[in-house]
Amino acid sequence: MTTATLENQAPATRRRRDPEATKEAILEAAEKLFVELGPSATPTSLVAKEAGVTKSLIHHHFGSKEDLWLAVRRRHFERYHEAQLQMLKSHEGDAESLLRQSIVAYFQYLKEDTNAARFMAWRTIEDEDPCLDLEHELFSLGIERLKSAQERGEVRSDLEPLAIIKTFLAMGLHWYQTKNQLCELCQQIPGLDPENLTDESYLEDSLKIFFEGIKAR
Amino acid sequence: MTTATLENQAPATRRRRDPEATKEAILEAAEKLFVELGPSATPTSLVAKEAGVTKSLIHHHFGSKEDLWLAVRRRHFERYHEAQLQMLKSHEGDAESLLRQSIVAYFQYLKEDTNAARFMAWRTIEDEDPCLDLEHELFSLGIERLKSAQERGEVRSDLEPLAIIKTFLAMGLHWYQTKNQLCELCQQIPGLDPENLTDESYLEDSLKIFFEGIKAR
DNA sequence: TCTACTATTGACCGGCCGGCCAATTAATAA
DNA sequence: TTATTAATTGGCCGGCCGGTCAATAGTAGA
Repeated sequence: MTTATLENQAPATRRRRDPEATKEAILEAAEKLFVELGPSATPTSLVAKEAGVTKSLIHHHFGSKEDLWLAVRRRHFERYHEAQLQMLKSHEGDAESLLRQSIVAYFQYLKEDTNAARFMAWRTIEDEDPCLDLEHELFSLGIERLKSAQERGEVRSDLEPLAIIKTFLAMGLHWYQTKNQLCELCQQIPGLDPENLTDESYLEDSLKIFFEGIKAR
Repeated sequence: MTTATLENQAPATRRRRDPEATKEAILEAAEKLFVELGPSATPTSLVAKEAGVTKSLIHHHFGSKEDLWLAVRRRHFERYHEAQLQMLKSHEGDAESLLRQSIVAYFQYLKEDTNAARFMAWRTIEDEDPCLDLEHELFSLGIERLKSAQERGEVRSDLEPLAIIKTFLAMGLHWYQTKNQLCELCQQIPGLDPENLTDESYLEDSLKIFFEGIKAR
């Protein structure tokens, strides 16, 4: 009971000053709300409330709302970037195995992080993108890998490597971006069997098309 | 000079009352601004200004800002829907020919209508979607066509027809949604050759992957 | 011509929103 | 302890934004 009381007192003094934790809390709250409602439909006051902090603190730590939004996007993409990079660098084996692993990882990222697909949609809408350098690094590595795979005859060589990468990114992203609409669509008219539309079955079909499409002949 | 004066007087009386034309002007202005800036970042006053109309008229004709946004989306998708539908219904020939034509038409729609790709991005973000019924009609028709193509052995039958459609939609959409970022990326680091990244070359590669991937064996 | 209707306008309002500022309080170094 | 710095707060402001309302003016039908 005493501890509970102490915890309840806390909001008065809040947690003892911890600027890093505060920034994190703000970023976390902002990511959730911005991605869900859209940045310009999300008042900073709401972000502050969600983070358990005063609005002034946001401006103190991040400057402006726009800067906060940039920081949010950067942070989100950094997580994704690090995971993919690690895999790309550490992987050994043939091209198909690496590609398959990348795709599955990408699908999983989109599936597990509920913000991910929407986040990517916001990236395509906002004109300033603080993630370009990170993305470039991933692309470069992927292209490099694909090129050597083409030279080894493991992948069709009449395809631009970038087009290959874009294709599989597109498959995963589009699925998770339109899944909800698809569900409503199925409910609306029972012509489609929702059971055939699981993430897994779609992933499976995508892989079939993709690998058959890029296979060397 | 007299006529010019007459025209210049016009703004006082504006064009003689023409509610339909007014609605159109508002929709046009709203589409441009909403898609570009985002609905919640676009004040109705700006839409009114762009349309050469008073803000009150917007509310008079469309009720609320939200309703206007719905009308805008509906109208935009109706254009696309009609074109695709006509093609789907009128086409005769084998499955590959129809699919190829659909894809090329889709790419062209995305290329010519500068709003199209962004518009689709907004569709994935907004939770209410006034286009579902139209989209469903297209899907149904496409699925029907694909199923019979599978039965005739023109298309791999171990693929869900919907997955096939989603795949080619994804390819086109993703390209035009990320093109700009890609351009900046190329400029940033000259590792990529921008000449290999034209719409046409990407379309070509997409078609290669796609048709090889869905080909019956 | 008169009347009823509605497109169109301009003025206005309450509320919210982003940002600022002065004051307070905790950490830190001297 | 004291002084300095920085995190944190509450209050405030100017401005904008969505929406309303009463008034005006074309328009179509009786």
